[in-house]
Amino acid sequence: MADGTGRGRGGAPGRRASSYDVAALAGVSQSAVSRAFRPGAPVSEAVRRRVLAAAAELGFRPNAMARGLATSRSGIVAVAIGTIGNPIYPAVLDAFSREVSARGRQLLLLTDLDDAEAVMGRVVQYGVDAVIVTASARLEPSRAVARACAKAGIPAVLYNRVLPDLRAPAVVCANRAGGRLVADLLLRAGHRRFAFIGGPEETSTNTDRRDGFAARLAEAGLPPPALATGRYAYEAGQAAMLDLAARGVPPDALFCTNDLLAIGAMDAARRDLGLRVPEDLSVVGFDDVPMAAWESYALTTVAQRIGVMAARAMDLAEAAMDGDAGATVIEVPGDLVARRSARLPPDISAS
Amino acid sequence: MADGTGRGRGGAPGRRASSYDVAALAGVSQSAVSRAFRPGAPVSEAVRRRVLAAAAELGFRPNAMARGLATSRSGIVAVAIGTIGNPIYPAVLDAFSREVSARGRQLLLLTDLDDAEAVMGRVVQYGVDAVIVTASARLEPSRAVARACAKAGIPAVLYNRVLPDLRAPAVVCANRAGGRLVADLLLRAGHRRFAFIGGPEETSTNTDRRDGFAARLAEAGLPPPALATGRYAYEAGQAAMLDLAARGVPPDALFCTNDLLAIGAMDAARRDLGLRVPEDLSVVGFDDVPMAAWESYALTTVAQRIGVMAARAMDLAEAAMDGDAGATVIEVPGDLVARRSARLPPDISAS
DNA sequence: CTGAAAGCGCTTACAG
DNA sequence: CTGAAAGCGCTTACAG
Repeated sequence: MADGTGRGRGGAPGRRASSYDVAALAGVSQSAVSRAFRPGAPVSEAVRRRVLAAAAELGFRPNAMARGLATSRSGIVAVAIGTIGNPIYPAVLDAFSREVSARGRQLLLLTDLDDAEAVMGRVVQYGVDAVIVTASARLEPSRAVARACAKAGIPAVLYNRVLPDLRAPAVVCANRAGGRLVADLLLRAGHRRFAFIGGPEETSTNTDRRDGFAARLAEAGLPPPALATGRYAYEAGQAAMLDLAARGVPPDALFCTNDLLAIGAMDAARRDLGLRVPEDLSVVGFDDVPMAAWESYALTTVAQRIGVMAARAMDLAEAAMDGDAGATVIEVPGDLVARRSARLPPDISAS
Repeated sequence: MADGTGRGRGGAPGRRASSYDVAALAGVSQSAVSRAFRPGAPVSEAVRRRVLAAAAELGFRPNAMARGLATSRSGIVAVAIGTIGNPIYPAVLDAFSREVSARGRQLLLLTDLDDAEAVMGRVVQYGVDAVIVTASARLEPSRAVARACAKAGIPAVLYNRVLPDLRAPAVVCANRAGGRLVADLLLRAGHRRFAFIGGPEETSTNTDRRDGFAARLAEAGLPPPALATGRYAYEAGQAAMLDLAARGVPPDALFCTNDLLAIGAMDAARRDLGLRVPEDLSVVGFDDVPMAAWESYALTTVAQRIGVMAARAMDLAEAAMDGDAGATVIEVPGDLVARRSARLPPDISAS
């Protein structure tokens, strides 16, 4: 007995106008109404004007479900965003929301990726046109979802992930280059004793940032930095910092592969180890989350161009919908943001 | 088989199975297939089993757009979340995502509420079943969207907002009670010189928290606390703190109506005013965002029960879809979280 | 319980 | 350019 009729929406005035109502009012066929709403369709300007006027009068909006049923294009893009511990997530989601809207589509949010089967059920049932896969704490759920999309023939675009075995299009921050930028900055500031705190080993954000960093150090004749790994989390940063300190010769410069780790490390360095930042230890992160700008941290970091990245990801998604997918990987450069958490070379001043 | 491809049978790229395909394979009518997928529908167990087996074999999933067209229920709930400056937003979205999924629905994300007309266009076109309206920096966009929903006959539920003129159902944190909790804590810790930093004047989260705080002070025979207002933002907290300091007798306890303000105020107090927290100044916030637990702040605050609130909001939304909406307002209590940013009464210890 | 059939509101060949 | 009509894949009275 629960529902069923779907009638009446709690006392709404009359039912919604359909294209037939508009046709009647405009004195044309229903097909003409349909055409008037498709740009470039064969309709005379006169008819289109009459239709649009009638539609406005009736408050008509084409029913997206009917259209979707007829065209098998839903106009819906799903954004699969695994764990949301990282505070860069609101900005990413906001960028995608903006970008999806701008392209006349809707954003379906998918947040629990652990059960790829369940995720795909929703994606398939709703006829989602494309899936953006991003920001999971672990890589495996992203991989499972991307693989399932490929199997089901649904375009998937990876955001800040790379899965070489999957041949999926992707947009990533230039993570290696970003790691180089950091190493370069610290070297030029005179540092020589480097430490490093990474996130999840299997993610390319982590490994690429680390490798870029290490590569630049190698060029300066320095050994790969001391390692300590964790998750991408504040607490992991704290723990790794304490771990580092327990290992002997203290570093005077620390690169963390994301801001959350860096902030945790800074707090541990100051509070538990009594170190001054940057006098005793320079700290640099990656992402430029809003908290990096807070006075307590004033964290030097590499900002991602999130808006650009989201736009590129949607470009790839639309290309994939049109069939010309490929496995294009687009790299968007990151921007060094110099703040007070790191000693800076003489030619750069903190913002 | 259950491989998440939604296709089954070897995965040859072909069109998706429809209920007719399932019917053919199971040797029943298409209506029988439809019934087998509706719980409580009149089908024999034998038929249902055959249908489900055939469906599994074909990887069949009912087409949600076709169902929506037939029932005029889309199964989609829109979450309208205005500005996302507040770091409580990921947790709120995550809670809604979880809750919406658990009820077999999909979450459509709406983030730019400034153009209520455009928002409604999307909501109406996609036949959204209900809209959750929340977390806008300003109140006006929320109001406009809620009002437009009422006009269009689409159930809307307010989350942490109250719009008395609209008669809309709402779920809110017990903000007044929360403000009282804070005042009580600070009074019992021996404080007598209170200050206050608020957010946007027009929001009930801000005014209710303030009023509850002031009411408890009044009971203790203390005047309403010194005021200073801002937006809900880190920078506003900083500015307000400096403003307060410039006004003469310095307070020894500060309540901010959200954590972001409190964190900004703490940073300004320590860095610009040279105050120690909590020795010179106790600071308390509201929300318990993840950063409140960071060592640099260890912010005493009032935690919102976000999961419960989201569940209640969805209860109201479903009630509204079934017609028995009303203007129920559900209050969910907040929980005091005692940390080190405030001097505590002897019977409470920091967590 | 079961099936044949109408209908939800569009799009799009197909003939004018 | 324009209209009549089939079809997208479901749900749900309506008769067995």
